[in-house]
Amino acid sequence: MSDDLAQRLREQGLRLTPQRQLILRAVEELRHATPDEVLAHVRDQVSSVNASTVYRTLEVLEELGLVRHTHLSDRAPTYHSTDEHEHVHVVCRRCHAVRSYDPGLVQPLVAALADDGFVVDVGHLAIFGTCADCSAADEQPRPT
Amino acid sequence: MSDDLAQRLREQGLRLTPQRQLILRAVEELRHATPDEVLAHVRDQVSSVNASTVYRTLEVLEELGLVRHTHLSDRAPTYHSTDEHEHVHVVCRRCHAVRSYDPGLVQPLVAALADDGFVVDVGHLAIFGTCADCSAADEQPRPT
DNA sequence: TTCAGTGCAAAGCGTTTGCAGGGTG
DNA sequence: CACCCTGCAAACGCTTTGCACTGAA
Repeated sequence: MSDDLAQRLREQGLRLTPQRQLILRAVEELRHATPDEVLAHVRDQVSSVNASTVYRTLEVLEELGLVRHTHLSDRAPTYHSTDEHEHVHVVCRRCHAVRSYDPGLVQPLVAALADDGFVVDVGHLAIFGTCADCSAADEQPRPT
Repeated sequence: MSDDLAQRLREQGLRLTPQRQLILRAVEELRHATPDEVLAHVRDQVSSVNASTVYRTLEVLEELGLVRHTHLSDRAPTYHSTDEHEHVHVVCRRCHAVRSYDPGLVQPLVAALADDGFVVDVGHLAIFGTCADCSAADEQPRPT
């Protein structure tokens, strides 16, 4: 967690700043947050943190392997901490509900592609479709 | 195909225009094209087609079920005709190569989620990772 | 003749970049 | 005290929207 941060930054000759600590913490607390949401959360604690800092920091944190991002909508990506167990995102396009599944869900897929030498990035995977409630409620799925 | 277009438009009280025909044809010919690429392709044949028309038309075509879109990068989406067999996209984040796989690849996944009543949108699925060549060439994948 | 569809221009959203000043190591 | 990091503001890429005109049915 945050101790990792100081250490991993140092390994890369990068610096530990309050912003970087706050942004990492925000991602950990919010679970699945867009850069905008991260910014808002950080600003609740310290005003005058800039959006560009959030973008730059999320990029650094992702390079350090401390956070990951996925695309759960056609809009902004969502970031989550790598502290959580790796998981696969399943998204209902109708009600926008997001469920997390164990990576075992896609194990057959991962194995099949491994035969071709392809390494699947499971944490990035987002599976879209229509959930039970929504397919019951209505018959015609609409595009995202 | 294009005959479908006239018919499906009529069913919805919508109109058949040269732009709509050209845009659908462009998507069919280009296989996997961004709105921008579709625009460029259409303009090769008829000048003064507007970007907003392309966006509006792709939306209509998708509602009619004639085209589909996927996200093969963090940038613009790509559209393809539903004439082609449904396929799953596998994308190497390193070299950006895109391979299409038979939906059978994800059949176990689809079946597992079907148990929960979730209907997977297979055509929208994009699986990211590192291809054989790239994982051989280098050891540290970078985020998209 | 009606009203869906278009082009145009402007605005929108999310993100990136150049720069000068500030703070970490 | 070097140089990484930040805030600010402007620019960027992609997409959406308002409006008046055009043209399909």
